[in-house]
Amino acid sequence: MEKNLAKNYNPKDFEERIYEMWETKGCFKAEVDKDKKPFTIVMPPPNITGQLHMGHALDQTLQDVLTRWKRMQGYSALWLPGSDHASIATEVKVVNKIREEEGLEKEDLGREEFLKRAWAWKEEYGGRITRQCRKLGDSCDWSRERFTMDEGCNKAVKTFFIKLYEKGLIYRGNRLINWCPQCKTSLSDAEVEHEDRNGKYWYFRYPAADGGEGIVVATSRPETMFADEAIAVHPSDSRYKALVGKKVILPLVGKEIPVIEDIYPDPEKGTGAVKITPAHDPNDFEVGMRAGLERPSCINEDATMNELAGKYKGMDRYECRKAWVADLEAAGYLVKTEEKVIPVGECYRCHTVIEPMLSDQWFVAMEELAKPAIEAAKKGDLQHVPERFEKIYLHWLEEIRDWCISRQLWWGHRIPAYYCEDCGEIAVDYDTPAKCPKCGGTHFRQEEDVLDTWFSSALWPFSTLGWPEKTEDLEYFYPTDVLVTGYDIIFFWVVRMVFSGLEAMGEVPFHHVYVHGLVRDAEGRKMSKSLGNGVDPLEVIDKYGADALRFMLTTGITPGNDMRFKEDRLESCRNFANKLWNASRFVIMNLQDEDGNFREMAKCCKDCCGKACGDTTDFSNIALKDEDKWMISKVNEAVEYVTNAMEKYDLALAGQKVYDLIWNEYCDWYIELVKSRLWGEDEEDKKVVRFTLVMCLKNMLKMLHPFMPFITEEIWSYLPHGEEQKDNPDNYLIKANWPAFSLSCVFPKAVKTLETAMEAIRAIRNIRAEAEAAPSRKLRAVILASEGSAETVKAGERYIKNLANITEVTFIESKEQAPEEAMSAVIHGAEIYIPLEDLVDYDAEFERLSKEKKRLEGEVKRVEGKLSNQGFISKAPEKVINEEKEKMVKYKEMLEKVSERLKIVAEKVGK
RNA sequence: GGGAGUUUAGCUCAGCUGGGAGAGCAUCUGCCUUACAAGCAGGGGGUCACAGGUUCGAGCCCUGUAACUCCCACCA
Repeated sequence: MEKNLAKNYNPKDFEERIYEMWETKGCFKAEVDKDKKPFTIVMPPPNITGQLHMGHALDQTLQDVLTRWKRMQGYSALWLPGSDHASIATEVKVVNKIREEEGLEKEDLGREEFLKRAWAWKEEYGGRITRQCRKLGDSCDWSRERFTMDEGCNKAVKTFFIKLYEKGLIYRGNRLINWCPQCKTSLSDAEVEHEDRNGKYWYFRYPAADGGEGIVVATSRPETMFADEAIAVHPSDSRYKALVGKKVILPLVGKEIPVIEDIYPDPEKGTGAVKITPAHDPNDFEVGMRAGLERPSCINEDATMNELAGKYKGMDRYECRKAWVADLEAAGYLVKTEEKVIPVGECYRCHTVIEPMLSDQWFVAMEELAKPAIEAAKKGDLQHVPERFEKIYLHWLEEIRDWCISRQLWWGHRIPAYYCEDCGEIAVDYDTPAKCPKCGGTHFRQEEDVLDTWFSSALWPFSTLGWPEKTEDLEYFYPTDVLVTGYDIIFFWVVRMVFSGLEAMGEVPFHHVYVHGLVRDAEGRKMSKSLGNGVDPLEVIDKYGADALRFMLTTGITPGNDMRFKEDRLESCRNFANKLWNASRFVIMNLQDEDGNFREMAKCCKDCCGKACGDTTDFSNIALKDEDKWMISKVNEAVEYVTNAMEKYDLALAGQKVYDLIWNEYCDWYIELVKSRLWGEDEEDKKVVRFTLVMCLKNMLKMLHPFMPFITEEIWSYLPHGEEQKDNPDNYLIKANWPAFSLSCVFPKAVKTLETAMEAIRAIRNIRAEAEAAPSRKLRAVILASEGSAETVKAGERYIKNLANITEVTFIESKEQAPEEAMSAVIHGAEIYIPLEDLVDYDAEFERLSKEKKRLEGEVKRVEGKLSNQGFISKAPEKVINEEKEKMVKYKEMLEKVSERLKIVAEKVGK
């Protein structure tokens, strides 16, 4: 077996293998474990019709990051997966398939046969997404995978339905509902999308029955006139007072309808008079109720006109509109037309314009259910992240109307209601009742309609844990911790889960709702099938690896905001993985002897495992050098930062921090700093370096693991492990513990030394670039440390030599000792001279020093301004004042040195 | 009609409770330095949309304006 990582980072070599290993070893399995705290997320179940798209990838990666993090923190972390039968969406697909392949309509097959086809379809395509999720690295517990129409969910749906029915919260009624003529089903309010379309107002005259002028009303839907039952005006509207109580004639139709008073018409709008069509408009329906009007319909379920429309019968509603308007105009009833933007409701599935229709449907009475859901948010039992989404949630609940839950479809949960064939009584039960509770009859007909698909998803957080049974799982894992979803789904799902959970369980289904935005394309457009601008996550994974995609999706974003999908960010994430890969390969290479066996490492304590375990927090027995201490400090600070950020769901900040730590601190500085020691002679010191390299790498891998699980697990498997393996015999990173922050692992003095050295190194590199001295050219440095800084500066000598490619550093005591022909730089605490004889470029130095002087003058002025401001001195916190004072000293000192040097250089260049 | 979000470097975006403007990409210069050219080192580039206000101090808080995006709302 190869004992080090492959030469090139190629995610395809290991991502699949690692996932299989996790899965077969049961790493995702969550058990009821009384010694651990539970952490639960239920996955928003993807539709069985769908393919994995970027939205899923984002949603699931966020959940996976949280789950993996909590698992490492020692929780019994359950991420419960499943899929949704997606009643209407699936039915449409199956209907189309049958139509295309067999030329049949669903009615030709009949309900039973159609459902067989639908199930077959589910068997074939239903598992597609869940298979695709595995490519993303989702660490969900597949042994608990559920389906909204499986046996358990069916039972939950029936139980919940019956419970609500018995409480009187579900009722059947003849009401105005949203009807989609294309899908031929009713829809809930949430399923109607509003869009502004260009339309017209037509002003028609309804002549008075007694031969008078009558009244003019505006309408945007003239085809509904056939079902007009009245004209309404506001009681305060003096213009029409004389007509109230009289009758007007429906033009061409000849039917007489009354002019009535109602508070609904707004005298300011249109003509102030409104035609009332109770069966085709929700407001008119209300007016009709108050006035006791009839409610005839003139439009069929397929949006054609019915017999009420007379000669227009059978025409499509829009054809009829055209013909009808033309006829009215010809007959002189059209007073005027007006171009107008009309807001119309559309079906969220097929975007057909909704027709409000009067229909017998099942409803959930919302008022009583909404109250506790509102309360939960106000009390803080339910918290939205980011907070602003709570407003949206509350607004929806406060304005909520009864929920129409019946759908005229076949694919879904058939409503458990039975009509007695003898007396018509409705019985709601799990199965066909034995006999009618009212008349004793024994013949029943089950309700044909199925339930809104969201009725079953509303139960998801507890139906998947065993409800209505009182299972151990339910007891342990409910309420779940956080629900992760896009803001576009709050109304459909989040709201309904909350009130359903409160009703069924008496507890919120989750405490946090983490709301994320949409993934848009590079131009900021919504990814959609019709635009063809969707990016397939599987193709991305194929090209860049799952880790890169995950990191791209979770960093550089703000919670709740949309993100754009840019290929270059993906590339940079892949490059980051590559960087980590190579750094790790370097570390492993230096740990091993010629045979690939691990060399000895420093031991941190008497019982030390000697494998530089990531759990180490006591370094008192190790001869750490300053750069080791600096690196360890940085790792520890990052642990604290990342943990805090994760707790606030600031995944992007957490990920960014790990990125910087690995690339900047570890790769660019630490590894470079220790190379000379690794290749040196001091065997004992080498053990210290190996120890630090591995120990830090392990902790960084842990912090990165939730974001990039594959590469971190793969690298982890090549590292030596000791004590930390105790509770994790298989030694998988996925099961490793989250690093703990310890103050004893932060070394301020070493940090200061390194920071000073780094400043010096940058300054020298800068001079080198300016003087165009070849990087390979060896240089000498002369350093004059300022008072009080000598020790710190001198401690950095070794680093300066190594990383600035300096052969010899001379520390001088005074300016007089400075070399004649040299370029110089001023850093905090020292002046650096680089003798460059042939290459000295005083023009360049003059320019740089002038710029530096200007900058420092600016800083001094700013700080001086602050410190001389009485208000600042008396009101600012002491800590801030002290910081400013320190800056003052520092900048003044640097400015002084820069000015002196500038004078000398100015002379040399003759300025 | 109501509400929300956004406006920061050429592009895409970070910037936590107010206290010296950041990243990635792009660009310029120099480097194949024995982990990495998917890389290294260095540089340039921003009146933080605009106008007021609060404050010792504002990218951040308040008010207003503009532009863009989105959500909600019973289509006279």
